[in-house]
Amino acid sequence: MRKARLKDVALLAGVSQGTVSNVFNRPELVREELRERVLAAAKKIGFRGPAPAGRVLRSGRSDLIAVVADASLHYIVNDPFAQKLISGIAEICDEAHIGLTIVSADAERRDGWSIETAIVDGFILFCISEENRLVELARRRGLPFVAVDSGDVPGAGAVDVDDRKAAAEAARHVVGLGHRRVGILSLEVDDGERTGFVDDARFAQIRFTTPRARLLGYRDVFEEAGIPPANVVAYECLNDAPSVAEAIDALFAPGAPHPTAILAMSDTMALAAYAALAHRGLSVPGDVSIVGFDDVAEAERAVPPLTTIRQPVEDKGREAARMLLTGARDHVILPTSLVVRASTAAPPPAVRAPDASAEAGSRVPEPARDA
Amino acid sequence: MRKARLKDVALLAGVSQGTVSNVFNRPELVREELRERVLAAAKKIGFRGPAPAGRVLRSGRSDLIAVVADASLHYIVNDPFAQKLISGIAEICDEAHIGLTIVSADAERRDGWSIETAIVDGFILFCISEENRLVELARRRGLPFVAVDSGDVPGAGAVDVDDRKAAAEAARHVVGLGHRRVGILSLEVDDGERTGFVDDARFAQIRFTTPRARLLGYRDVFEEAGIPPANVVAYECLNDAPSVAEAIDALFAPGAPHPTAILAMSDTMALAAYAALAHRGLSVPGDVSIVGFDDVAEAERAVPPLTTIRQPVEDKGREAARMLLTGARDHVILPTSLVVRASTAAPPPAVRAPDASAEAGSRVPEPARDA
DNA sequence: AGGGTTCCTTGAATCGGTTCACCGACATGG
DNA sequence: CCATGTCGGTGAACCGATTCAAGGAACCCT
Repeated sequence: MRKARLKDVALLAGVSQGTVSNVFNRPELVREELRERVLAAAKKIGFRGPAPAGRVLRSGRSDLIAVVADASLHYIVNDPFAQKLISGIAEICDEAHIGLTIVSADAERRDGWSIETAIVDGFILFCISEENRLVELARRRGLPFVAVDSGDVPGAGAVDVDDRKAAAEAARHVVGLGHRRVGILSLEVDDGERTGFVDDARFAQIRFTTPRARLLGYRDVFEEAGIPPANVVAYECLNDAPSVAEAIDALFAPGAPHPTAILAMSDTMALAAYAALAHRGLSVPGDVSIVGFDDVAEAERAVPPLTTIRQPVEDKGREAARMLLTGARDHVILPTSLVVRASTAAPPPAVRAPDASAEAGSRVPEPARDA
Repeated sequence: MRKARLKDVALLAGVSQGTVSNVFNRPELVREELRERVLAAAKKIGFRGPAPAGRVLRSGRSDLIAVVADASLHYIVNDPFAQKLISGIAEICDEAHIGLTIVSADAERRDGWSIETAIVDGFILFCISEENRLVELARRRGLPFVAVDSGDVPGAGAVDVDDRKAAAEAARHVVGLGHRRVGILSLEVDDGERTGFVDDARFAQIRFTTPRARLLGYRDVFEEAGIPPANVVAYECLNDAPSVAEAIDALFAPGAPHPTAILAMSDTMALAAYAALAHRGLSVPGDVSIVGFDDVAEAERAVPPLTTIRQPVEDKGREAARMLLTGARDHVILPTSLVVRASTAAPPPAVRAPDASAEAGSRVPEPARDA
C-alpha cells in the first residue's frame, strides 16, 4: 500500500479534498461531525497529516531560515563568533517557531544544499571575510536576506558595528599604555587566501569592508598620536593558528625592533598569537601586549584573560533574524566597547622609545628567537 | 512580471518543458546548440534555474538532514555536548554536500518547523534526556532516523557508548583514590523535570536509559568494593547551574558526613558543581573530588582541569550521519575512556574512614557552610 | 531498399497540497 | 412571500518541477 494522500482520505470519507485540507489546517471551518468522519478515515488508512513538501510548493512558505557563511559547515559550527551569532538567531527562531538551517557557500557548492537550492524563506548572510559574493548569490536567488558585517547593502537589511570606531578604541588603549611600535594581525582584505604584509599598494586595493574599516580606525589613532607609519605594520592572515604563527614570525623577524603590542582583528587570532609568542619565549603582557576583537567566550577564560573589543554578537543575530522575519530593510549599527583584561600592559622599559620619532631603537636586546 | 517558470522558458525557446529541465539537470543529454538556445531564453526572462520546492515535491529528496533534540533551538545551539555532536555531523554533511538543520522538539511545537513539518531526508535524534518521545515522533513521521544515546532502537540506526562500563570506570577511579562516601549528580531519570534524591522507589521507575545505565555502573563498583549503599547518595537534577546548586545543598546538608567525591553525569553539571562548592568554601580536589562525563572542550580549560569520562561525541555525530545517509540500521557502540586531570585526589585525611564499614565518621569537623 | 541503431526531444502523468470563487440549504427580517 | 445572510462544503485551478515511454530523424550496414 502506497503512502496515503489527502485525496485518498477524501475519497474514503466521501468528501472533497479541500475539506480534508481544512480539517487539518482550519478545523473550525468544518462541522464537528464531518470533521470526525474525516479524521476517522485518515486514521484508517494511516494518513498522518498533509505532507510538508506539497504545502511549501503551494503556499511558498517553508518556515525555515538559513544562516549562510562562506565556509564549510564544519568550520561554521566550530567558529566561536558564528556560534554566538547563531545563538542569537536561534532565540528569535524559537519565539517564532521557525526553523534554522546552516548553509555553506563554500567554493563551488552548487549542488546539494546550497544558496541556490535551499528551500528557505530567507537568508542571514554571515560575511566572515568576503562580502560581495554572498550578497551577490543571495540577490541572484531572489529571496529576502539580511547581511551581517557587510556594511550598507541597498535593498536589504544590514546589521553592523562601527568597526572604525571600535578599532580606534583598541589602538587608543595601547597607545595610552605607552606603546609606540605595534603589529596588526589583519583578517584577509580580499579574496584569495593571500597572506603577507599589508603595504600601501595592498591597502589601496582592499575590497572587504570590515578589515578596511578597522585598519582605518587603527591608523586614525596612530596618526593622531604622531606615531610614524613605519612603526605600525600589518600582516594579513587567515583566521587560524598556522596562519597566525606565520604572521608572528614575520612581525618578529630578527634584524628590526619588534612590536610591543599586537592588535588582532579577532579573538581567535589573538589567542593563536598567545601560543606563537610563547613559542618564541615572549610573555603576554610582559613582553608583548595583545588586544583581540569580538570578546568570544574563550577570551575571558584565556590565560591571561584577553583584553578585547566586545561586540554584541548575539544581538547581531537577534537583530538580523528579527529584520528578516519582519522584512525590515534598515541598516542598524550596534555599539561596541573595550573590555580591558590582563593581556595588555605598559611596554617593557628597555623597549620604550624615549621619543615617538626615535625610530632606531635597535639597541634593544633581542629576546630569544625561534625554537 | 511574475516569476519565470520552466514552462515559460520552454515556450520562449520553442522546446518542451522536459528539455529545459534536462538542460539544467543533465546538460549532456541535450545537443549543444539547443542547450544554448534554451539558456539564452532563460537568461532573457530572468529564469535562475529550477525552483527547489518543485524539485523536492517531485523527487522526494531534499538533501537536508535534521538534528533533533528535546529542547529549544537556543538551548541546543549552546549546549557543548550538542555542539560537538553537530560538529561531527557537519563534517559528513560537508562531504556529501548535504544541508543541516536543527529541529526543536520542544513541548508542543507542532506548528512552524518541527518534527512533523520539517522537509528533510531524515533525522538524527539527540536524546538529551527522554528517549521515548523523540523516537516515537520520528517513527510517526515515517522518515529514516538514527538515534543517539537511546539504546537499541528496533528498525532504526542507533549509536551509543557503553554507559554502564564508562560510569563504572569513573567510580573505580574515586574508589581507588580512597573515597568511601560519594554523591552522584544524576541527570533526570524520567519526564517531568523532577529534582530530588533518587531512592530505591525512584530508581525502580527509571525510564531513561542513559542515567539508568550509569547509575548501574556506579553501583557495580561500589558493591564490588564493599561500600555500603548508605554511603552513596544520588541526586537527580536538571543540566543547569541552579539545579546543581540545589543538589549540592542537599548532598552537603548539615547533620551528616558529606561526600568526599562527586560523580557527575555531565561536565556541565560537574563544572556547575565547582561553583556551588566554592560558594560553600569547599575546594576541589582538596575537600571534594569531582569526576565529570563527556569531556567537553571546557573540561580541560577549567580550573582545576576536570577529571572526566571522555566519550567520542564528534565520532557519534559522524557515525550517526553516515548511517543516516547510507541507510544502515546497526547499533554501534563507541568506546569511552577515563581522562584523569586535576579535579580528583585522595580524600582529606580527617575524613578517610579507617574501615569501609565505619559509617559514623561524624567526628569530622564540618567545613564552612552556606553563605 | 529495408532493417537496425543511436541520439534527441516530446508529451503527459505525477508529486501532494492550498485556496478561492461559487453554490445549495436553511434561517431571518420586512 | 421574497430578499438577504450565513454556514458548510465542492471543484478545479495552480504551485514548479521530474521522469519515462514513445516517436522521429539521421546514420550505418548489408
